[in-house]
Amino acid sequence: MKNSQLYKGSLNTIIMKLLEENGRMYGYEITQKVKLITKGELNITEGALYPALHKLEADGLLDVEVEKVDNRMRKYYKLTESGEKETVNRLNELEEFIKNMQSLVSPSPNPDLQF
Amino acid sequence: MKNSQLYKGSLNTIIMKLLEENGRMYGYEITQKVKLITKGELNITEGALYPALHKLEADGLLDVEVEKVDNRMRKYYKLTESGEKETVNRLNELEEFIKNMQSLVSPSPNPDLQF
DNA sequence: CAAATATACATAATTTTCTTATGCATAATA
DNA sequence: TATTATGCATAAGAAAATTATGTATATTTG
Repeated sequence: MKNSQLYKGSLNTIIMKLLEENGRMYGYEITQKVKLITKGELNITEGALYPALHKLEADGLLDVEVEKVDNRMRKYYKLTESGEKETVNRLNELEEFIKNMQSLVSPSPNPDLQF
Repeated sequence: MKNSQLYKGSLNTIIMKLLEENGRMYGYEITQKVKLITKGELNITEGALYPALHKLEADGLLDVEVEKVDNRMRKYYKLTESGEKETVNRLNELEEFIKNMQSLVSPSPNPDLQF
């Protein structure tokens, strides 16, 4: 979804967090929201997004409702109960991940270097 | 390298940062260092590490020196000049990535919810 | 008014990255 | 002496993304 590979693996967490926050969203809306929040830095591609949404739905984490708005189809997704619980886990994992990455890149001074 | 897929895509950055910091390291040493820094949370598998090191070397970002210590082989890696430059880029990308993820998961309060 | 852009979904082929499993070899520990 | 630790390596497969298409309607722009 981006030239920097760092975002690999974070798409599901992003989707679930946005749905937790906004109640229900449709695919295109998610891409635009992410673009907005990241100031254009993260552009989720359709090839990544739609398969991800389908998988989350297949896994029972999302429910879908199809609606026609302005003569165009929209598939609104929202978290299931199971999805809400899982979102909590994913966000905790993300927090741990960020902490770990920060430990790795901004390490506390190395005792080995003291003499 | 971990059950949480969030780490996908971050291995190269981790390797390069550790090498920037420590001058030179060998593969096994990297796995142990990461385990230590992340308090056991992140265990880099050999199946991920060694191919990654080989690719970084092939891309001209790392140099390798083979040594025998205690009758066991060690392959010490260090950043090339090009690798040092690239490390700066990767670390900037990581910083941006973390900021973006934090924006996504700890958003400023949603005006829509105010009434 | 025609062409381009935006909105909205979908999937198939390929690539990248990682997991899992395996293999070889030496040293240290239980 | 068997297991664990140290140290490297690769192959098969899975997971997640990129890239490239495809369909369709609405809106904007030249």
